[in-house]
Amino acid sequence: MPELPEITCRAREMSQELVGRTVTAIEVLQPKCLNVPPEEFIESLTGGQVEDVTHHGKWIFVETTKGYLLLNMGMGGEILLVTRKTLPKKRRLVFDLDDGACLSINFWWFGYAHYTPPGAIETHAMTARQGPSALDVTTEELKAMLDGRRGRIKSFLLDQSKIAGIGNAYVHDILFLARLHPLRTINTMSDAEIDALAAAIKDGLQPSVEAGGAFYEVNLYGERGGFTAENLLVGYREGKACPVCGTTIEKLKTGSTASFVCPRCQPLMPN
DNA sequence: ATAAGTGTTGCGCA
DNA sequence: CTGCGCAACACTTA
Repeated sequence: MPELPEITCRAREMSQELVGRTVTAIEVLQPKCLNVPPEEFIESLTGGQVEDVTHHGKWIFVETTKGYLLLNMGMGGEILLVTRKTLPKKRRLVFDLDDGACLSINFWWFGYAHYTPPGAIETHAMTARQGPSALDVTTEELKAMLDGRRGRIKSFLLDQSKIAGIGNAYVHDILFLARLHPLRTINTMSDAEIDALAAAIKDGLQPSVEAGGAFYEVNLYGERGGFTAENLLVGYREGKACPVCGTTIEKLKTGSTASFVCPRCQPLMPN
């Protein structure tokens, strides 16, 4: 689950490595992940020189002289800087570069590699729909976005059109830091709780960004991220003690996803 | 060994 | 429009 921390790190690494290099050939092993026919994808991007690599939410934007390569890693995968001799077996796309290196991309479920012509980035519906990137959201913006809304706070945080970048791995600790239950309805939240949530979004994501992303994902060189399972507060720690009060952490079904909460720190309704 | 569970996203429905 | 549940079908763990 590449979420904002992993995507931020990958984009930074790709920017350092790829800017100035030219794509000399492209191999598509899984056309399903493209938004255009494979021939068009290959012809459009081959010969392009990478000018910049940026990110927004869970999307990576590779800007080349021939247009954009837009990547969404779905539920996990690898972007590896390798050579033809060290290509991994599992790969869906390979970009050959002018110095003999290759960018090998794999995702194991639901990933996307989309093409958009130069200057037409706003025509790409899936990225155009994204809300502000999670680390850029201010308390005032969050208040405005939550005003009048009726659903559950966890669903809101996972909705990329509201805030981009939070997924079901980091949301557990964000809610814990804000002392909010995942099923808490938005219209019962106080201003103080929204303030706490705004801070928790940053506090829940920033440490992993600084550590190079989560341990279950690897960087361009195949190295695991430094944000480990021990760095999680309540996420995936059912049966263990809450780091604040010692109460046993519980795993809940919340809609179609699981949630991890401290039942004492995150009561469904405030006292 | 068979099956359930899983990090994402878009879509259809009430 | 909004919130919610499900399906897309790869791979790991029970």
